[in-house]
Amino acid sequence: MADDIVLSDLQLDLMRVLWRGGALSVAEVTEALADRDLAHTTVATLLSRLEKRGVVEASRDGRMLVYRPCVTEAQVRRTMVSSLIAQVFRGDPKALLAHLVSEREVAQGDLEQVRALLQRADEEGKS
Amino acid sequence: MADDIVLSDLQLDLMRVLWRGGALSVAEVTEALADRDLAHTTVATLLSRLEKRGVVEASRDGRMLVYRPCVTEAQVRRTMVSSLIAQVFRGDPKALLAHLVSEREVAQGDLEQVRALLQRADEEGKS
DNA sequence: TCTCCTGTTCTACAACTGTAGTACTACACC
DNA sequence: GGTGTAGTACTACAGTTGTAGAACAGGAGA
Repeated sequence: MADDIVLSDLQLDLMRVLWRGGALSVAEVTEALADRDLAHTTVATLLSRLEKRGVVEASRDGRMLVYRPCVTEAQVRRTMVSSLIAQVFRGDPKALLAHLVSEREVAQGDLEQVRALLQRADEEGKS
Repeated sequence: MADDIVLSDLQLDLMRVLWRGGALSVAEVTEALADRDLAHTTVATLLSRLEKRGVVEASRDGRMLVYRPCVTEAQVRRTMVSSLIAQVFRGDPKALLAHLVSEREVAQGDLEQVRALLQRADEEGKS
């Protein structure tokens, strides 16, 4: 369930609140998104739509609904990045990498840094 | 005009046809997207919507409309990648890079390769 | 000049998203 | 037991996207 996890900006904001908070009531989510200035009912609608899509799950605490994420942030990142790569870079992740570099979004030093991190992680994995 | 150039999958397909073809009639675009099996009028609608957004521009050849892209593929790539980075990686391009590496979407060797390319480009730029 | 063909323009509709009001329900307090 | 309050559920509406039919217009051939 829920493998089309491409979320809109607002939906991601909701999810981030849940990822941070674990299991939250509608009121708590609304509170956490105070800067968005959304009506309580708006947040309730959004959450129930996400539930219908299987991205979050709801349970009851008395008459209150408590929502909990069903997908991890990493999972969503993965599908969203994959979807961008498929759409814009003909499915070639290296093309995205090349784009990042050629657009100077990441600098030479960043590459070194990531390479080092990766190497260290590999070595730790081995031992 | 048109700085919110985040395009849907289908819209990107349309644009790719125009980027390849330069200036094409509705019929030619429909033809090029034969695998999508869209009605002629569907393609016409899509193109006129893109025109309204300022992403393409139309001119007439007799009674025929000819569409030409107003934005480059690189421009669209840029805004779409930036928008993903903003949404999913809190605006930090390095986080996307790290994601690509940690998800093994790109391998160690790819990094080296890109690094080498970048270095060569830099050196050529200097001389 | 009349008609047919081709291509455009207009209109429509379903699904999804952002947004929120109204109606309903259940608990707590008096 | 009645009433207020808080929270959910339902309904609604505008904008975008995917999709396409119907209506219309202009050029070509009879």
